[in-house]
Amino acid sequence: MQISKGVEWACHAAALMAALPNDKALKADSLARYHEVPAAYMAKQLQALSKAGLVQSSRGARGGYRLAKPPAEINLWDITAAIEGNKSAFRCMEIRQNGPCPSRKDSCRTPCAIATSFFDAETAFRDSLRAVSLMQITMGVMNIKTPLEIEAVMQWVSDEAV
Amino acid sequence: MQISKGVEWACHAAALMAALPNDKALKADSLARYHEVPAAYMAKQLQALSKAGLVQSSRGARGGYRLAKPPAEINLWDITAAIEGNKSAFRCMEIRQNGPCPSRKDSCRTPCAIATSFFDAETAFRDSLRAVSLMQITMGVMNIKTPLEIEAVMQWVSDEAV
DNA sequence: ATAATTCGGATAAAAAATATCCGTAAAAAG
DNA sequence: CTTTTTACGGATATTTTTTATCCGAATTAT
Repeated sequence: MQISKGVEWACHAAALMAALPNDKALKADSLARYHEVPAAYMAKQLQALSKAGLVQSSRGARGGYRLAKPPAEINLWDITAAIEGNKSAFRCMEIRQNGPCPSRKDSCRTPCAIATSFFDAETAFRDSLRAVSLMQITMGVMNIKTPLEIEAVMQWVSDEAV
Repeated sequence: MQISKGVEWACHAAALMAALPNDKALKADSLARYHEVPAAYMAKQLQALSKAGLVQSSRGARGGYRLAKPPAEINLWDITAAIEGNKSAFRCMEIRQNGPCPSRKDSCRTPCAIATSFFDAETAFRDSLRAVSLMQITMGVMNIKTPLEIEAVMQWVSDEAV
């Protein structure tokens, strides 16, 4: 049971895009270099964010990515679902219908107690992530940086943004 | 992000063991046949449950597995952790320390806001599973079965148990 | 036109999950 | 004491998923 690295990268990239001046964008390559992650794979994650409507892409010369909504309106579950899909982590194989004492098919229209409990747990997981906005993340990330470091980030962003 | 099938099988097997008469046991092969899952792999999961202290094994002729505690004292997170381990699903790569604007190492003693949020979500997930005991599961599973089906299960258990 | 950049699909490599096998230890039964 | 049965542990093979790269096509600014 593990969350793909793409989710972590997408979250950090989104947090960085939240610091962009209005109407500016960062290209995929810049976002990859900022965290030293593989450019081609980072690009894939950005495309997924774009398809999910979380970021807005523009092609061609001076193209790049920016957030499609205010940071307060994007949460961590949005990003996770965009990268990993929103299918359940628990895959019920309906093994209760197997073997010498199977449950009848028509009594299996609803998930069994085990599957239900796992689905409930996943709902709790998702709700917890939904409660955290990119705005909060950006503030949290900036919080551990010194004024000097923040200055450096802002400088880098304005250098790279197009 | 997916939960291994072994977790599902272990939960169902545990629910079945909860229906065992006192001091009786089921061998690994029986537990595998009951749900028609691969015997060798089911045996692996049972060994993991044993190592975690959730079931008690006995070797040799007439050996097998039984629960090590009352069903009310075993919960779904216990079983999940026994099979999958209790390492976090979110693996923080500390990419905030990479690139042109890294965070200083000494300000990274605590996880970043992103990692913290995912850890919190996992805690919610685990707590939700912890709230469900094997007792509840057994009752839920039995609940969808007809009296006739339950009779069949009891018969099968008393035939196979040693 | 040319250069820069995203998009989408194909593909390759690495890692994890799934599954099997076998030799050993332990316990019961003959 | 020997045989049979069963769990245990490690090694290994197979399949699936994750991670990563590449390339041609589309799009946009200069």
